[in-house]
Amino acid sequence: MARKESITKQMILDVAFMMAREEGMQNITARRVAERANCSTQPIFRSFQGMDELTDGVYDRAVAFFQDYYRLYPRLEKTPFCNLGMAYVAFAREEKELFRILFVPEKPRKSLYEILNGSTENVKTEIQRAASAGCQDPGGLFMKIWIFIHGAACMTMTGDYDLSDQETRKLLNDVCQSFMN
Amino acid sequence: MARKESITKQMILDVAFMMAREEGMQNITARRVAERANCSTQPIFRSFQGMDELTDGVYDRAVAFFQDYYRLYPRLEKTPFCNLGMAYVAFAREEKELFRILFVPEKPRKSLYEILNGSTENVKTEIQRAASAGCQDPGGLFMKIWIFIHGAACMTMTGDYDLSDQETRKLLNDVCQSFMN
DNA sequence: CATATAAAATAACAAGTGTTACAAAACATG
DNA sequence: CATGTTTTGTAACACTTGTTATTTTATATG
Repeated sequence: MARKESITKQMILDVAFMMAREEGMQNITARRVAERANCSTQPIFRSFQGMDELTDGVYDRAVAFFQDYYRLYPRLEKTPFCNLGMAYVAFAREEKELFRILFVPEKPRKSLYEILNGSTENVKTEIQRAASAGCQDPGGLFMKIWIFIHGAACMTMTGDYDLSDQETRKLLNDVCQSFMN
Repeated sequence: MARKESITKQMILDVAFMMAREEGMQNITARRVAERANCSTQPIFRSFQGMDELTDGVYDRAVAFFQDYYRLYPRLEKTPFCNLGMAYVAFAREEKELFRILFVPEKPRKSLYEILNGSTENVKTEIQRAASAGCQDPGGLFMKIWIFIHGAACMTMTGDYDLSDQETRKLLNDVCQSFMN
């Protein structure tokens, strides 16, 4: 008794998310999303109340994307926090726009810690690892190493830092060792 | 034989720079600049070829502003690089929008190092200080401490990091000591 | 003071934005 | 197959953007 829906909310979200990934959030417009979805702007406003709701959805997808990225990243390091660091820097290199949206946002939605902890119980797990490795102040260690990791990732995003995975690995392990002594 | 100019290039630049400082570069529009300068948009386009030229000028002012800020920042620390770090983090706290424009730019103009080195001979001076303090790899030390400082400042800008000057001072000195051992 | 001339204001243009009114099309059910 | 309902497309509205044509205004010089 009615027409079949051909452009779903998911399809629109997929398209918008890919655009955010490639060009950043600020370049998402109704007409450009419609063009890439091969439709008019109408299906967008049927599925979403407005562009804000769409960009909110894109943001949530970005959070989930990072969390999957982190979950699947290989855990090769024995030094505490270094797996987290390797994944974070690699994400900044491979997904510059998403990194900016999530971790250097102009309109803050979730804090850095909310995104991180939501992915797995990363922070707690890593802090316990550090504690059992004989660190006397694992919380303080985490703060320091995390600031360092964030700096490396931000510089990677902007192109001010350009090290290979190997170099990054060595750097992170060195720095973490320095902090633990 | 002609009318006196009442809105100078400097006045427009002043207004646009203040707007960038308060609201960020992306909120600078011809009409909003004109409104704050109490004039029409006409004087803007007489002094500048277009809005791009104006924003380029604003960027240059931001560079100069940071360099002045750094030059005037008190040098209380004895540990190498920590004066630079204190000034950088304070700048990120007090001038969030300018910090973003300069150090987390979407359209990169000058690299981080160009801005820094241009201000004074900061980097070279600090590296020499570290070398004469007995550091065997002052370049490597600088890279590490600088990544850390940048991370602290970026987190300060986004509000993910909120330490007092005193806490920052202690943190930077600790970290630098860790890196030197 | 009158006037030429540069500066500023007004107002418009074209392009692009979010959003919505309305018309066309497709399909599940009778 | 006809029909009614929903989805989609078309086209428009109101707004904002950079930019420019045109008019108005002020002032240095005659």
